[in-house]
Amino acid sequence: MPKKNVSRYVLLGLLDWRPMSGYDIKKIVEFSIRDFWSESYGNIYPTLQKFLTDGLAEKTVERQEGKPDRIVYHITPSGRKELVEWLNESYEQRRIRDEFLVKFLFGHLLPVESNIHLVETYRHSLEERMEWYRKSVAQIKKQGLKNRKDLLEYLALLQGIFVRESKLHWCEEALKALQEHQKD
Amino acid sequence: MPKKNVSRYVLLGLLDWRPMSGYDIKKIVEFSIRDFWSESYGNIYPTLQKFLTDGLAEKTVERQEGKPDRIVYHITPSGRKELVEWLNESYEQRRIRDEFLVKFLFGHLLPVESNIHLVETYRHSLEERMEWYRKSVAQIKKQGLKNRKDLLEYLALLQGIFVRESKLHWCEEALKALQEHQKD
DNA sequence: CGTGTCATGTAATCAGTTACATGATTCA
DNA sequence: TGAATCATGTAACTGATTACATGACACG
Repeated sequence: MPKKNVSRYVLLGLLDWRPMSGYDIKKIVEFSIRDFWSESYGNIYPTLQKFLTDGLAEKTVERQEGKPDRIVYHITPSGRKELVEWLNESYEQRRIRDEFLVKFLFGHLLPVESNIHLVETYRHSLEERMEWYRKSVAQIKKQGLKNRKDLLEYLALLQGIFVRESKLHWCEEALKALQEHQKD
Repeated sequence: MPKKNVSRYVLLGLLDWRPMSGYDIKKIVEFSIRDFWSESYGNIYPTLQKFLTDGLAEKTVERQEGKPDRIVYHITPSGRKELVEWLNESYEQRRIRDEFLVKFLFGHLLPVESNIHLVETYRHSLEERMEWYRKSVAQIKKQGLKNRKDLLEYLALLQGIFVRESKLHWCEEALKALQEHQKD
């Protein structure tokens, strides 16, 4: 059976990219991978501390002028080993919870106008996020794909774009159908 | 701030469709809405019991021959009222966690062949699920969309199809790119 | 002078899964 | 005779968020 506590491996994976602080990790989760992963400070900081006692990471303290100290975590060989072991395991899709689709699905209890409004708000947030994707792709095209890590990062981004485009397409279809229903 | 414990409202929404047992609910979650919601017995049964004490649902016991009794829950007006209140609230996308994309993203630590295998397995599970979607759509086309509830259910299904199609398309692109990388 | 950013941390709490128990019937 | 389906339930656990605390600096 596959291991739980996937958070650990996400943090190890990010530390494998480059040494980071908990704050850095939070930023990456919020901006880059937020369409497929979420993580709170209350989970990040204790997990990083646990890496130290488990020997999966080491820390260095970076003093900064006018800013608080940064505690930067570096992955160790045994941290990388544990990450690779997890990557080789099979996985299960758990904890899938899309609040939008639930609200949409039970929307017959509200007036059609509310359903339409819900979809329009959803479409708006998808479009906003697409803007970020476009910028990221432009930046990657400038830098080029130097190695497999870059390629995988780019492809993960590409899935985000594909999925968002299909959801935007769905919004159009759904709005058409709901407006049609409104007329009758 | 939006309410947590969305499970409650999913169960209320399902009971609004028709009276159901905990077992029925689990089946619907496993087969119909599993692409955007998951729920365990350990959460379903206590939640249903709480509905009774909160007056959001009432139960009837159905005796069956050769099978255990079924405890069927019926939503009450105040249950429907609480559901509508929740539907009118704004929502936040929380707890987004796609284990596949994490394994894919950090795959540079494994040989390219492993990355390709991961995507192929993923593609296979997507295709399997598409089969279920095709059957469901065929059934709906036979029955027709009688009301808005049916329409919303159909549209929710449609998003599942759109998203899965875009992910399948992505698989092709990803496999192409990885095979290209393999050659170099 | 208030808000936002940088930066780390913990205690309390909750949400939700897992593992277990029970037990009859049906099917291969 | 063993597995699968039907059906309900609970206790133990854990995973993860929320809310709080601290404090300096930059910006308008």
